[in-house]
Amino acid sequence: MSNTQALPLLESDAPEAVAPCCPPLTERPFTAEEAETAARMFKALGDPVRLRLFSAVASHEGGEACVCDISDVGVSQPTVSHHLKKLKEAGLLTSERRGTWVYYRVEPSVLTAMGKLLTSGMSVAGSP
Amino acid sequence: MSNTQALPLLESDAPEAVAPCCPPLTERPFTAEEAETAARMFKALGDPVRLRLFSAVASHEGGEACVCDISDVGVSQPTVSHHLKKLKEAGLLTSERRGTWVYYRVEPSVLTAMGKLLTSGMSVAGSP
DNA sequence: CACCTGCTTCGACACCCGTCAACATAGACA
DNA sequence: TGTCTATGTTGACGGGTGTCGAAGCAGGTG
Repeated sequence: MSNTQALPLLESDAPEAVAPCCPPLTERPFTAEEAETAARMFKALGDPVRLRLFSAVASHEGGEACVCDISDVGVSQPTVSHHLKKLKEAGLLTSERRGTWVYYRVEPSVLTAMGKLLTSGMSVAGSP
Repeated sequence: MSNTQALPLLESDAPEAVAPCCPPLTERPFTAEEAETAARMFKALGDPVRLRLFSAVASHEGGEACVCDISDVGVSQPTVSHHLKKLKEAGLLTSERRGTWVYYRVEPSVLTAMGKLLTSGMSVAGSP
């Protein structure tokens, strides 16, 4: 069944502290473990269909969207469901059923974590 | 450790020379074309070995590293070469042969573009 | 209650991808 | 020149992945 234990990279006990997933890419060579964790996220976004779905949810009003509203990405609906499941398993989305429709919502902390992973000290090189 | 402000990553070029990849993920639903472009990058980083190689190059002193210095990632050397080629094809790395050794170097603009792609205005959802 | 709609799961297919051993190439050095 | 080291390329294998049609659930509506 659908359990989907997600969030491989977030410690849910500290909602305020953003995912201590990994250091910035440019700071230190990743260890095997860090690479495995981070690659899982990148891999989830490494498909055009998933990227469109994720972007559609992330940019949707209120930060959430029902499947019926984002499933126009050029593939069949089972495939859409499959990709949404993948995104959920990667910890990037969460789903909730409300009545007839299922709503997906982005996990903001993960987005922040990935952003920090890439925005290394480059743009903020102000630390002597 | 040290130092390093060595990251000549961004300071040397105009901010406008950055790859015109895509808008932030949370700004607008990606078009098929944008998704294809961005997914290519994410996919390139969606492998643990490639992520370690990329991180090793990006964090190496001077922003570049020779293969002999980063090929300790647990796979055979042909595989390392294969992954480096993939990263090069994705536009994330550039290579240059100097004498006996081949040096790889990160493409700073791409890193910046990916960072901006994720560092959306996360003040987005959840405002009601 | 029956039916209908929205979404997920199942089974199957083709294709892509990561991996390695073996071979090929480029430059250095004697 | 020949040989040795450092990388890249080729070919092949096994497993993973995206895709679809059909079937299965869940919930609303008549």
